Amino acid sequence: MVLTQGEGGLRMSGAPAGEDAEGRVLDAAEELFYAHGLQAVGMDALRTASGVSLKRLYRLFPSKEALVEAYLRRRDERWRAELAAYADARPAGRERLLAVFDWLGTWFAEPGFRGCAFVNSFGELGSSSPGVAAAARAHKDAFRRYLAGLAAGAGAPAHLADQLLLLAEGAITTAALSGTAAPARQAREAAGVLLDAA
Amino acid sequence: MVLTQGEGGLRMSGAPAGEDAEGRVLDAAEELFYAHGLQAVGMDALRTASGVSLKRLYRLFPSKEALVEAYLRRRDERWRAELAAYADARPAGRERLLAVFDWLGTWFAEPGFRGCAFVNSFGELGSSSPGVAAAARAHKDAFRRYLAGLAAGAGAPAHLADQLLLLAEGAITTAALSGTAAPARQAREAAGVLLDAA
DNA sequence: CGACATGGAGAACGATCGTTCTCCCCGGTG
DNA sequence: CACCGGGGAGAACGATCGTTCTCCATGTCG
Repeated sequence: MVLTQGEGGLRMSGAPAGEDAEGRVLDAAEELFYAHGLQAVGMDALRTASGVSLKRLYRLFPSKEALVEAYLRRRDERWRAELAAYADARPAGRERLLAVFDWLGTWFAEPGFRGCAFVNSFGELGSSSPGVAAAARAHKDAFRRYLAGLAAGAGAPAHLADQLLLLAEGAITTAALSGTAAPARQAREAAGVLLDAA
Repeated sequence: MVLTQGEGGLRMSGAPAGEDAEGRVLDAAEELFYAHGLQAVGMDALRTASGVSLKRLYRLFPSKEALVEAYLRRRDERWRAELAAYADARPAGRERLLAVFDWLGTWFAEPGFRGCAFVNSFGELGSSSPGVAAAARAHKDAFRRYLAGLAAGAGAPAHLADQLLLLAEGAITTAALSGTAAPARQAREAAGVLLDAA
C-alpha cells in the first residue's frame, strides 16, 4: 500500500516498496535505468540509491546484466498489471478496448515519462544482449495478446489487434519524443474509427 | 554514384560514399552507431572503420558528441530524401499517401534494419544530451510535416496526419522488435481505413 | 641538400566501469 | 571472555573510454 514518491511512475498500488534488499535494489534499478538508460547507470549508483552494499548486490544478482533482466521482468509485470487493472474495470467491449488509450494518456502525463522502457532498452543493448532483446519481445508479445483479447471481446476481427498495437506503440514513442500526452487522444480516435470499420 | 555494400541500408542512390575523410567518417559512424548504439561504439572503432587517423578525426569533429549530431543530421536528410523520392514518384493523393507505408516495408526488409535511429538515440542519450534530443524531435517534426502535406494533397483533414504518424511510428518500432516487415502492411491497411473515414 | 610543416600510428592520460578483495566491526556461541 | 562467521564500507584491479601527446616518416620549398 506504500506509494513511493518515485519519479519513475508506474508504481503498482499494492506492491511493497523496498522493505527487503532485493526490493530496494529493484526499485533503484527501475528509477535509474528508466530515467537515464542502461549503460549510463553504474553499479555504484545503484548501490548508493538502494543503500545495499556492493557485496550483497552481487549476491542478489550475479551481474549487471542479470539485474537489468530482472528489472525488465518486473517492469513488464507491473506495466501490464496496471493497464489491466485500469481497462478491466470498464465494461467489456468497445469501451474497455478504448480505455487502453486513456490509460496510456495518464501514463504519458506522469512526470519522468520517457517512453517505453523496453523499446529504449532494445535500442540501446538489443543488438548485443540477447536477454534484453528477448525481454523486449516478450513484453510486446504479451501486450499484443492482451489487445487481441480485448478486440475479440469487442467482436472485432483478429487483425485489428495488430493495428491497435501499432497505434499504441506509435503513441508511446511520439509522446516521449514530443513531451506531450496528445498522442493518446489521437490514437484513441483512430482506434475508434478502425473498430467501427471492422 | 558509388554504392557501398553497407549493411546499414539507407544509402542514398546519388550520394558520394567516402571519397573524402569527412564522408568516410560519417559513413563509418552511420554504420556503427546504427548497428550497435551510440555508447557502444568508441572513437577507436570509428578510426579503424573509417581509416581516418584519430588526429584528423578530432580536427573534423571536435568531440564524439559533435560527430553523433552530424551523424543524426545526415541520417535525417537521407532518410527523408529517400522517402520523398519513393512517394513523390506516385500520383498525388491517396496513392502517394499510402506509398509511405510501402516504402517503410522495403526499409524494414533491409538487412540490418534495427528501428528508427532517432528513437534509439533518444532512448539512449536523450535524457543527458540536449543535442541528441533536439535532433530526434526535429526529425519527427519534419516527418510529421511531410505527412501533413501528403494528407492535404489527398483532401484529408489536418488531424489525419497525426494519426498516420502514430501508425508509421508504431510500425517502425514493431518491425524492429519483431524482426518482420509485416507491420508495414498492417499500417498501410489501417491508414487506408482512416483515410476513407476522413 | 637541408629546414620545416604535415599528418599518421599509436602510446599516454585521467576518468569511469564492472567486479572482486581487504579490512574491520558486530552479534552469536562455547 | 574468547572465538568466529557474516556483512558493510570502500579500496583495488583490469579493462575500456574520450581525448591529447609523442615520435617519426614524408614531401615541399628555399
